[in-house]
Amino acid sequence: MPSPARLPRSFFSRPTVAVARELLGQRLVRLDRGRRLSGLILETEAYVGEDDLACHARSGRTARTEVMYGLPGRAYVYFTYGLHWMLNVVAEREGFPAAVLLRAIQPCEGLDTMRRRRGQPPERLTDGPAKLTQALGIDRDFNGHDLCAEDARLFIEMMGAPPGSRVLVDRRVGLGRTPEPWLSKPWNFRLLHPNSHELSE
DNA sequence: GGCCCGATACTCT
DNA sequence: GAGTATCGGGCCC
Repeated sequence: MPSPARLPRSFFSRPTVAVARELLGQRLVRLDRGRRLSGLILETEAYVGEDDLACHARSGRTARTEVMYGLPGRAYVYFTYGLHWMLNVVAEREGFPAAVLLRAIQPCEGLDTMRRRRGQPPERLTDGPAKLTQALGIDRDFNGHDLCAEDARLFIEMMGAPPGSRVLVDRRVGLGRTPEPWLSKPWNFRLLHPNSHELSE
């Protein structure tokens, strides 16, 4: 059985909000010593340019934000709260800083490895942005990693959303004291399965 | 189920 | 020196 096509760079070199929306249902794959760890992308968030006061690039080009100004389709991995790594994929054209934060996936392959790293029941393995990086073993080493490279250890496979699934659009999470209108931009996207019993919000 | 809080270190002011 | 795109444990319903 041939594996699905990987998302090409042209997918990422488009408006960030469209990229975030269309990443839902695609499969994030991490090659870990020859083994596949993967999951369907369930939640994403768009961070768009220097004007977006929730985006790290709000204070311009720095050592940290440099990757966001670079080639689309590369990973922007940053450290926060003194403990956690966050995985983003760079979007838009080179020179325009933008990225999509991956906030949740549904574990698909490599459950045993993920459980060993996380020590949690399956439904808790990857349902948060720092949980999924922990489960997949993603840290600073992946900052700048090219998801579109031939020999990528991290990439996204084209799946197409499951039939009957719906997309929930909401404001972004955890922005604290970010001023309007950025605080309320509807740039968080969640995939709801046909038979999911999601009741929150 | 929910709320509160502490951990922890990196980035920019 | 302050703030942070979070998590998990402890506590109280």
